[in-house]
Amino acid sequence: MVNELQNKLKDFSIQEFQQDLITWYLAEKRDLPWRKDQDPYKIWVSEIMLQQTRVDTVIPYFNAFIDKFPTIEALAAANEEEVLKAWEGLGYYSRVRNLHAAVKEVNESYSGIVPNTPEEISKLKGVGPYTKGAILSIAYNIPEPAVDGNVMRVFSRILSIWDDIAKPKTRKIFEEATYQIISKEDPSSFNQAVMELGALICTPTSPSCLLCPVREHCSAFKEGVQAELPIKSKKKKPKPLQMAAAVLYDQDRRLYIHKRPSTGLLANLWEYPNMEVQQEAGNTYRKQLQEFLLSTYGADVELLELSGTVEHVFSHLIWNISIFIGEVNNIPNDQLIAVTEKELEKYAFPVSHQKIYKIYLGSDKS
DNA sequence: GAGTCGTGGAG
DNA sequence: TCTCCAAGACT
Repeated sequence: MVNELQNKLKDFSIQEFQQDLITWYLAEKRDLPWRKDQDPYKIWVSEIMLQQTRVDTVIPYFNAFIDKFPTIEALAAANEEEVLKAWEGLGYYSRVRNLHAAVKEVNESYSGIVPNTPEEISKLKGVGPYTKGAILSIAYNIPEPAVDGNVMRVFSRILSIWDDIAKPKTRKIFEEATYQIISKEDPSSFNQAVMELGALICTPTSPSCLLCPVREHCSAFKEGVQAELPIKSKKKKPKPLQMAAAVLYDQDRRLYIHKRPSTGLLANLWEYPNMEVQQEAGNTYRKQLQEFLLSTYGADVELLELSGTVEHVFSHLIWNISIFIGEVNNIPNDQLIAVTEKELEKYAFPVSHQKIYKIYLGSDKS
């Protein structure tokens, strides 16, 4: 494997590639909020937010998050509820739970200074091989690879690497290549430049090779196979589940919500009580849900007929949720808490349950 | 290594 | 409408 890589790099002018790439980057880089300084904390937050998430989506979340938690100390001192609320709608919520825990760790064990060694930074929760390299290179200018999807796409084309980038072990090939090619003088600009190139020029479909600053160095462009790379195997389709959810209110117009478990899907977020229902004839979703609410929460309710449906698409699941509205006639157990409309603003909900609330607002409850 | 873990946008 | 995502990490 290493031999094969050395062979590819034999006729590759590393110095000229670095210069062409970094020169282009310094001239064309986007003005992004996490590029205003080199605060390791802000770099860290941005890298966590950017995992599997588009730049345009992250920008407003990043600005609001830094505004609310400007420093390590501020985030370390915050309670989990408001941190989760700041992440509401971003998805992959374990990211922020891990970030919060890791920031507390840095605050207590590293005097509030983000560590600058691969060994220490890798121990922090939520910091994997990519984020480790990104923080070390961007915040501390240390020549460590930061191999994400952009880097694998760009270098698969530059070096004509035909390994499947969907396979976890393939990342090591690109880390090894990056070690060889990365600029020792400006690793920060180099790593960001590769990702910027992947985002703006060397895109997944129809790359803009005629605008590419490093096309002279690109093996795939020379061979005319840039559209064939990278190789990426397909992932399986999400599995559909039929769900039913209830918006329960009482005489004071308070709503009854439930906190999800601290692990797994949508961990620690709040939701309207819901269940997976069986598609059996003779036992309606409404009936199944009503029995569930009584047995699980001790809630005595009479549900109205179907008020609407909400679809929630995850990476591996699809919830098809039927929405029912009803008034509670008693006091449920403490697995359900009653909140006013005003108090709802403090709790973080999945997007699907924000849609459920809107169906409640739009319904005629009388 | 394969499955788990969100969401909104683009083609 | 459907597919594929987008600066991955964890189990």
